[in-house]
Amino acid sequence: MPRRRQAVTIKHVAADAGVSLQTVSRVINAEPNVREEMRGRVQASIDRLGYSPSIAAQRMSGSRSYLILTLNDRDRTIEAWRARQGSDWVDQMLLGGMLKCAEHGYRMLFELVDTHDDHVERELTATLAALQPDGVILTPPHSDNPKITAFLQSRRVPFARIGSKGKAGGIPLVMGDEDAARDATRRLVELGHERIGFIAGSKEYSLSEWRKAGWRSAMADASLPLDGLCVRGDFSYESGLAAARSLLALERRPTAIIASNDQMALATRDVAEEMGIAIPETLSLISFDNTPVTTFANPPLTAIDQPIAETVSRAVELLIAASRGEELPHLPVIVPAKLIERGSTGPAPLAG
Amino acid sequence: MPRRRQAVTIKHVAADAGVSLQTVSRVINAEPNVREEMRGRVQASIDRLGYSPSIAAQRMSGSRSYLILTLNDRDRTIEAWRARQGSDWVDQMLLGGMLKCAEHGYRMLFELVDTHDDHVERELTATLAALQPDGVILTPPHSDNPKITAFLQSRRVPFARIGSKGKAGGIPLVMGDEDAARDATRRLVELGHERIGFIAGSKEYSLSEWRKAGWRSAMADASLPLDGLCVRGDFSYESGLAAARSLLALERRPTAIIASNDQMALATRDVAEEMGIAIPETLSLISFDNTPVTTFANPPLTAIDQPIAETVSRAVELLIAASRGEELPHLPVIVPAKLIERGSTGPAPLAG
DNA sequence: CTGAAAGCGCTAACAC
DNA sequence: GTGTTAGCGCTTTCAG
Repeated sequence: MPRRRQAVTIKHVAADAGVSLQTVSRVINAEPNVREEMRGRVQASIDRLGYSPSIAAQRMSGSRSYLILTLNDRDRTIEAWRARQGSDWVDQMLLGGMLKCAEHGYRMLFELVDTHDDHVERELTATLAALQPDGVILTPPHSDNPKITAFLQSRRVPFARIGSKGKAGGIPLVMGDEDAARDATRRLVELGHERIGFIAGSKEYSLSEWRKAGWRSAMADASLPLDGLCVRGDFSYESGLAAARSLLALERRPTAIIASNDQMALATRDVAEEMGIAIPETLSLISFDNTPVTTFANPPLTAIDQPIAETVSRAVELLIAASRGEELPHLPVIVPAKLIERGSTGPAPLAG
Repeated sequence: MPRRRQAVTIKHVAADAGVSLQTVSRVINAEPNVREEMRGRVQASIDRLGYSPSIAAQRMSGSRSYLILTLNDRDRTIEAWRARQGSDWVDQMLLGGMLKCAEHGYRMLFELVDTHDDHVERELTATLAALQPDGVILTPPHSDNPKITAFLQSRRVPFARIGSKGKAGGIPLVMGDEDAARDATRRLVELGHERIGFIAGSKEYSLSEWRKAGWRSAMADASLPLDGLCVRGDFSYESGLAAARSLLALERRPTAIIASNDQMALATRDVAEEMGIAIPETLSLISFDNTPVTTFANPPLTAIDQPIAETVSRAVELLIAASRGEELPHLPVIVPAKLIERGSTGPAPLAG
């Protein structure tokens, strides 16, 4: 194997422009103390030679690595990929993150970390040592993992926590779950629904509680009863089946149901079909997340979109801003989620 | 900003183990010329101190970067992400690639490159200079882009080409499209079908022709006619509608149709429904790719799975092997695709 | 405002 | 087998 070296280095540029390495470095990093004329001359050489700095070398010399690292839960992510249920969480993260990184000349890395393991710290140490990212983005449930957040804080690596409000350091960002749940519930009330069921998600994710809180508060605002209308699932299709069955077996059956994710909504639809309950004529259905399956379902599901791309994009932006010492906005950052009306919601059936 | 340095470096390990840097380096890289006893001592220090080498430094010193770079088409990928049609191509690439990389202590990077641009070379130069990957994986349609393949060859960067058989250098890997199309056609013949329509994909992708060739050859083997039974689409849902309409308007209507991707198959299903043609009773339908939508469709679609994860996994494996100077298998590498039978295929209807 | 020198963490090449 | 030396490409001091 030949010792592969950089084709064109800062030296070549310096020689070509007739200046010192240092001046070229200053131009690359948009630093002050360079005359405009010099800057122009150096930039011309850079363009002509097609020079691009090696991030390895930049990192080595102790400055930035121009790398933003996204950390996802290993087991869950792999399981989701293997199951091929069509969730595009990772894709949306990449969409939002990579584009924003590119805008600022950064690269986004995507890595999996094992939470089970007792050696989360070891694994993190290794990843950070190897990659030396300028910022880290944590996704649920890592965002609330005290081992991880404490470790990152101790290492003084800037990090963002998606889907977390807690005071665990770093930059927390949430996706307007509570407001969106409230909006969805209100919309159903507008449509004349009075008994609106709610299928909650696993307590392991804090957003489960936020979603539920939104529903509760909108119900309270409308002076509607909550009795027996909330059932807990765990985000799986199976748990959705059980939850839907229990809701639809109620004496005073709900005329609308909000499910805390698409899989449980799909399960609810299937239970309704099995019971001969028509959607949306007899039962309105709203789901959370708005993964691609919502549009392929029959009828297409009205859903609350989870603005993953935008949230990750914001996270990248804030991480870069923070690394430059710029001021941060009020935390947590809230990225609003929108209700997308499709075919699974309609006016409440006439009381019978 | 504090000058962030490695917490524990090779020096610390060397000091701790009482050996030279070089010996530690040899242990890290599993190189020969180290006594077992030494190796053990050094490894113990590594473990105790929680040492992990900096890939930046490793790359700097002229050896490997332990980075494999995957290049996808920028516009198409972003468009697919935005459209949220549920294609999990990227996810499957990551699944196959990241896990295999991890096995060998490599990291996988995912980047987008702009093909439109006349400055593909500039963009590639910059990416390679910045990242210095040990290997590059090209996906369609990049795999057949002569600008890209020629550039990579001139730079002597090892690369793999997914979905390409051509002699453009690097390691070509294909996903058994022709064989799979043949198998699918045969299966329909077994089920008694004699008029089997085929909706081809865009010529821009070579796999379109391979799929078509498989169908043709199986039809020929069964001495079945091809007249008017092949229509070309462009992989879009809309093109699928047109193609399906023209096939189903034939005087001697096909009793089975193979669509070159899932979107066109979905379109075919919709046209059939609109015409009152029952699936699978009156029309059998097979699609290519097996993206998640196939399982959510009604009926679930019989499909030919595209083994993306496995193919990318193989690509990583071969790239790493090649970088070690190991011998490569016969090229192109063919990763077989399997037919997955679901609810859209059945026996041919009785001749009427 | 610009340049020279030192060093980041690691490995290639060579000596022992 | 093992250690020593000299860089890799860049940025950080610190002089001028």
